[in-house]
Amino acid sequence: MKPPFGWEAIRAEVMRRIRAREWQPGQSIPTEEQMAAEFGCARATVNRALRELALAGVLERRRKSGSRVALNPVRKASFDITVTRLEVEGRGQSYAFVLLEEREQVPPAAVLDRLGMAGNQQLLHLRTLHLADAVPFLLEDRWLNTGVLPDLPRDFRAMSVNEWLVRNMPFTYGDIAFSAALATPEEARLLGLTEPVALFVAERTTWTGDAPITAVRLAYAPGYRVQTVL
Amino acid sequence: MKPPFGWEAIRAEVMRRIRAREWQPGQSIPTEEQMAAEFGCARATVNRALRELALAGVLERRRKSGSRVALNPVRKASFDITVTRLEVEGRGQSYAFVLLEEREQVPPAAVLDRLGMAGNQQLLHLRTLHLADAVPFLLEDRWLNTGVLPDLPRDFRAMSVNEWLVRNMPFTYGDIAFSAALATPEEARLLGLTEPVALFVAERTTWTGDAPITAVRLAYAPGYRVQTVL
DNA sequence: GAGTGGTCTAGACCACGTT
DNA sequence: ACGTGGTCTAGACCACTCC
Repeated sequence: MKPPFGWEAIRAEVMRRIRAREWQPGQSIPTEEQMAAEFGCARATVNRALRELALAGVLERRRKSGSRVALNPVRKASFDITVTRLEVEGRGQSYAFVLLEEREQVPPAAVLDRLGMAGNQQLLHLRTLHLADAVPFLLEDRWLNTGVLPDLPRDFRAMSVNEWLVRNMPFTYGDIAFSAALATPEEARLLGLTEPVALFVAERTTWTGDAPITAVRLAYAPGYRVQTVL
Repeated sequence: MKPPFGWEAIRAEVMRRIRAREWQPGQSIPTEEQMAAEFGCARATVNRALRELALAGVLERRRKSGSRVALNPVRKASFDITVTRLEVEGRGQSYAFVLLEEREQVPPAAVLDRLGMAGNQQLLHLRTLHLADAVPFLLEDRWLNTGVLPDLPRDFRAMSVNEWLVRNMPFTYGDIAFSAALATPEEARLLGLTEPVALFVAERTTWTGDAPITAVRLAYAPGYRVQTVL
């Protein structure tokens, strides 16, 4: 027989009580044992439910003190990051890309700094325009640390750098930042826009754990939004 | 004796094998039972480790077929959303805000649409300028469905709307979207900037589950970034 | 020292999806 | 039908933290 209170049901019930203000922000809630007794299930089941709520920022839990409803809730917004081709195709649009530039270069100091590298090193500089239904969608400006990459393809016209990396250097460490910036005259031209125009910008930097791999700046055409539920 | 392979150690070991390409994208990995035997632990411990990796988008798991390394990884980027005061103070800056406008108004159709409300309803329109170290930081434009809110404070000069809501309507459902926009002349003036200027914009809409509560647009002064590790 | 959450175990049954 | 992950149980020990 299916237990009437699985961990998801318990999580939902706890959320209900919090939203109904039966348990108010800052207030203690019963211990796992008490709730297990109330719901007629094992403590591990209650633990699973409360652990997920703590992870979501709804509860604060400490040994000995017990669990409280968060007083200053820190909600977590989670966004999916995937390769550009799938993002475009996921909207039902056709995907294409154009390699604008590919050359060895000494990057600006800001890029070296983001990668934590010393000066005067040459990196592979790739600039790519991504298209959705043949309309400019995203301008990619990437620096690649070729020293740590095995078997680089002869050129990146067949498969985008983006996809080559996720296939060949999977699950690297990294960080990502979102911001807004005015398009430079060249960016506006490449995206087919007239200035002034505001671009949504995502910057990613990735490492293998010891060596830096790549720093990339993605400038999205106007209208782009990243969205999620809370 | 502490088990040499707790679930975190197993998660780390699986990640190591994936990054070392011992287990390549698209490839099957052993079943939970096999790994439990290999690591000398209970299946539940392996399950915990693999479940977290599936949640992070690293593994794809299906009953009967088993677990595979994701071929087209969808990494999850998670950002913390908190009240503006804590965000500013968390940077070591002093926080203040100015209530610019507070009046009952019929909102534009776009706002009613986001809230899923029918036309011609009056909502409370609040515009607030948030300051960090006395410098304009964020321009907030909010519409509040006063009909569902109990005990509204007399005015929002003492406590920001933001904080009043998290205390009194905790853990509502909602969505959030990030985008970029050119500042309007008025926005530029209020933020003390000269046009043209690109603003980072966050839009949130929240419900109690049945009734809409608020729709808010947050326009951040240049330099603002949301950042996280992957 | 004592109370609470964090984790692990060994076993069980079920849900799902492939065959 | 069968194999695999998803969940639950009852119990145990430990880690942390407050007293």
